[in-house]
Amino acid sequence: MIRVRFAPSPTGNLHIGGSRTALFNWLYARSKKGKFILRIEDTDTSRSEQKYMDEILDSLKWLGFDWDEVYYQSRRFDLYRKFGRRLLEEGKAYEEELFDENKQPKGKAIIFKVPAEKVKINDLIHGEIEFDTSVIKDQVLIKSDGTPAYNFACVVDDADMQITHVIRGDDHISNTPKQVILYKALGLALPEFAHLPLILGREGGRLSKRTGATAISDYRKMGYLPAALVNYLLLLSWSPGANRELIDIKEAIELFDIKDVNKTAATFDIAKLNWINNQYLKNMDAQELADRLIPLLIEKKYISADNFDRDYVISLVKLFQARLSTLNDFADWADFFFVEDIIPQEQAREKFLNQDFSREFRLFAERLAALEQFDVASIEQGFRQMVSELNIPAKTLIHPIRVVLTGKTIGPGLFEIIYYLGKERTKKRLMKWIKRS
RNA sequence: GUCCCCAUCGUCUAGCCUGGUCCAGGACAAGAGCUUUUCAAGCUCUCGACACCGGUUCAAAUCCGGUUGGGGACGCCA
Repeated sequence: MIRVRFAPSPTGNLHIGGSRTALFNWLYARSKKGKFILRIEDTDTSRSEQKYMDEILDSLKWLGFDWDEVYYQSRRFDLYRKFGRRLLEEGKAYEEELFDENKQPKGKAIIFKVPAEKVKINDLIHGEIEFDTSVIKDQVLIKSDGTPAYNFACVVDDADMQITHVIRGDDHISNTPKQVILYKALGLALPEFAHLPLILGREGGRLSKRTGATAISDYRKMGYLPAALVNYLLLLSWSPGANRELIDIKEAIELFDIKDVNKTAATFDIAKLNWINNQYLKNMDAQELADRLIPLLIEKKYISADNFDRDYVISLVKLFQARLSTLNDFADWADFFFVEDIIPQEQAREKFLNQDFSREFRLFAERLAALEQFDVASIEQGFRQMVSELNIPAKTLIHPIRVVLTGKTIGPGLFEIIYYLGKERTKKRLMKWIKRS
């Protein structure tokens, strides 16, 4: 039985890198019908916080990574101390007193005597890696406050939880020899190791706030779909082959194998994430999409929670669906359907409202009012008839009208905009720009 | 500084293990055009890479060595 674990520390939010590690562990477990174990590494009691814990668990759930077992290291201190004492008794470790600034003793730490030897691991992704432990300093096992040090707790837990495959970031490669010698000292069986390449920021180097590494919860707030984010993460250092880009998680479970993960670090590219999110958004059922968008519209006070026309919102969603990169884009781009006071963007005004269209606007308003049927085709027909009578090209009027109605130079087709805005609102917005003579 | 990892278009990657089918394929981005109603949608096209040097071989992106470049780790943080 394959058993893998994801071991976050609640000293910060779940970031892109961590969620990719979680994803590959989860995928491997699901693809091999094994167990995915969550281990909360909350040994640093002063830095661990409940809010981070909640954020991490929420994010994992949101991404769809369900776990089979969960453990908290803070509840297992006795176990680590027991193993620490054992190494002490066997003469493989020693105690060292720690003093505070007044040279008063604070407590005794248990420190491992690192034996000098060559350690070879056979990494599932990197192949053979050899280390010389003579360059490694003696390692703290149990700190003077009684809490375990990272590498020790990690080894004790991985063995105790019968983890078969340790899948973690590349940045842990140098921890591996330290852990291997601990397994040997304790007489425990070694797991397999697989070190995933890191995800780098735009300018190379670690993903940071500056380079775009925000928390998973931030991507959620920005309007990305969990399935799209997972799809994007999947494409970093792994490929489904056959020139596939869009792949759902069920299919990924079938195709994934840890051996196919490549060794090269990948750069996080928000542009491709946007494209993938757009693909998921446009393939979504419009009603379902509308239901996801409605809370955002309520939040912006564009509609009221207890009284809104769902069908109308669905119609508007269909108008924008193919263009959305994120859920939030909708409220930004379709705002003119919900807000009455339209203030054109500066550039739009300069480009398309640089002359007086009073006569044309008034004429068009009259045409609209006179329309027997108010539907997209009739609106367009009325408009085209008018411009042909005025003997001007359609676009010389289409753009100014769009700017007056929406405040923007881009958007869906003008006649659809007018249809969904309705006669009255269209007229009102046109009239605002008609100068009294 | 010491140790470790990595190296195909700007970015993500296919190909590498099992040399020839690769003057290197796809996607994102970018640029151009079409769509004469805009584009942030759609369609078409273009640009663009095997880091470098040497070796092995009839043949190297693929195997080997070195150089350079990038990244990571060296906490009583995890």
